[in-house]
Amino acid sequence: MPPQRSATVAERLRQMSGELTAAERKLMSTLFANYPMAGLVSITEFAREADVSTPSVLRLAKKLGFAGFPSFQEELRIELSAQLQNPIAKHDRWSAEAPDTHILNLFASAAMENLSNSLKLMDHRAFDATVALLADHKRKIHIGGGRITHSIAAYLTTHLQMARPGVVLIPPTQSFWPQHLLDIGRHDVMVLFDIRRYDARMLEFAAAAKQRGARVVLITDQWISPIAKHAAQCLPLRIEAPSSWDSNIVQLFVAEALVAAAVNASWRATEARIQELETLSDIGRRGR
Amino acid sequence: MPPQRSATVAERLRQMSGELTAAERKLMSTLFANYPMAGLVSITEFAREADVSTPSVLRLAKKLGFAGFPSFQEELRIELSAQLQNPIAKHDRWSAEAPDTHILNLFASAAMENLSNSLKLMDHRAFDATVALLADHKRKIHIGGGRITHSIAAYLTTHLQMARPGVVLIPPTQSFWPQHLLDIGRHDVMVLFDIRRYDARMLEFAAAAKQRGARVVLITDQWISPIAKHAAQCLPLRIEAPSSWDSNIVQLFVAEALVAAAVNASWRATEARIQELETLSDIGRRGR
DNA sequence: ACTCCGCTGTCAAATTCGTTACAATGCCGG
DNA sequence: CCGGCATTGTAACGAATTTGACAGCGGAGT
Repeated sequence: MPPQRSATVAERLRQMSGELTAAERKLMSTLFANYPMAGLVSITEFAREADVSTPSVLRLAKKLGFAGFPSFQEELRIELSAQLQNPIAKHDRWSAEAPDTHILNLFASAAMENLSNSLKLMDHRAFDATVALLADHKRKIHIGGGRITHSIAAYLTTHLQMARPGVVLIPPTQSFWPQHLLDIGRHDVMVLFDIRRYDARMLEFAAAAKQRGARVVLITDQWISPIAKHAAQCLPLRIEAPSSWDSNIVQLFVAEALVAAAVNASWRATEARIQELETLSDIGRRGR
Repeated sequence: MPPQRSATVAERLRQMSGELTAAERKLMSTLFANYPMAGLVSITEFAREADVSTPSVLRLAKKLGFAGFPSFQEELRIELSAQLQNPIAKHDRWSAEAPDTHILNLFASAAMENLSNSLKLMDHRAFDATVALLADHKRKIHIGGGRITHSIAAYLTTHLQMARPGVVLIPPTQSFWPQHLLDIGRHDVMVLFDIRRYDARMLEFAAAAKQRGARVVLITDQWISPIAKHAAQCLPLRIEAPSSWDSNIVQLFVAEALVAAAVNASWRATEARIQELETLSDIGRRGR
């Protein structure tokens, strides 16, 4: 086990630099020349790179307090991992008075992680392509979700309806779906939310819509709904939560981002509509 | 040799995501969860991490055009190396290939800031008190929202209904509200979402509910809806977004956190209910 | 000059890893 | 209901890695 838990490999190396032998110093400078990547290759390559023998590498690792070369390498990986992930992490104690284990803090960490991981998992070109579809006012948009995600679909619908015409929410009651299909035509867009416990009927529904010439956009989880097979665009997201159920925060995030981007993309056409909505909304409302 | 020299492993993966099998998608999401570090371990560990077999990893590597796992790994190392050497760029871990000004990145920053600020703004004792109300199965719960927030209210309702009995969604149509008031009695709880462009009728509605002895919980924005006057608990949140409209991500966050906390607080009573729901859900469903 | 001591490389054993072949599984179409 | 295809896991093999043992080398002290 490492001598000091907190010290990084680099720090430990510098600390011991006085007691290192010639071969070990060669290794050290090789490692620092490209830290820590140089240490993430096989012991053979690392040795050759530093122009020493493999056992010398092993001896250095043991001198630093590791059980063997693999342990040494794992430590390097952990350090690098932390360095890569870090920027967001290490949240400066929000909900300050509550303990870290308070559900609010747990949930916040999970939400941030989901968001960050989703952005990595998602293809921004797929996002952009979806925006282009939604910003095309000549296409009709059908939005739907499953039992859980229907609310998210409704949210997206509400906002998209403010931004453009021809947006409808697919009803939650599946027995209405066949008749809804009648209204789906060529060049229409169908946005579907489907997360695990994937809905078998929604799969059929998506297939039927594709059959009729509609473009299917799928917003799903990291395990990816089978609807992906029929989807023109697929946006996979992370949905883990410290709860009995999955989190749909990132779904909502994507919904909002899609609307904002679609509004931007067709601002000229949208601007007037939004202002008109303002005027109409003022009628019969009081308050701030 | 890789099919396209310029494409990164991440890009190639996303490009092929439609043609990936279930096991391969598991690997993909594992890799993206900690990209590219997750792929720099032994094939055995990587497979175990993704919960697939080692040959599946190999198959994915070959599908991406590599000769074998080591080639795949070397490519990852090269990418990472380049990324580390590059001083300015690419330290934005998310949507790394897209520019910082991409709407996804802007929205993500805003969302994280909203979340963080909301947690600072919110009194966690108010949160805990709300949880206590929601976890009390003797009380009936009425949940409602305005034009925009109704979807959030619906989401909260859906989840809370899975966790406990006596949860109803207040209909979006305001003309139904008077008759809904009839069902609100002493000791009931009314959870209301109200963000700016505060709804004047909802204010009256809340006042009437309080009159009838209900406890009102208000989830609002940083400017705080006037309903606060009638509320037993008030949870103010940040809702700013780089968009024409406000963001409701934090509202959804609070909704999910409330459900998770309420489930925890009355686990004994909830557990059986959730399991029963599982059983009932299984009827008439096929697939994962 | 000789000896001792520590450092270093060579070599081979043991382990782990990557890979291939094959069998079990699940899903679709007839 | 059954047969074929695609997908996945198991098992075994060969290759590469890691590690320990040993011997050669060079410098310091006597």
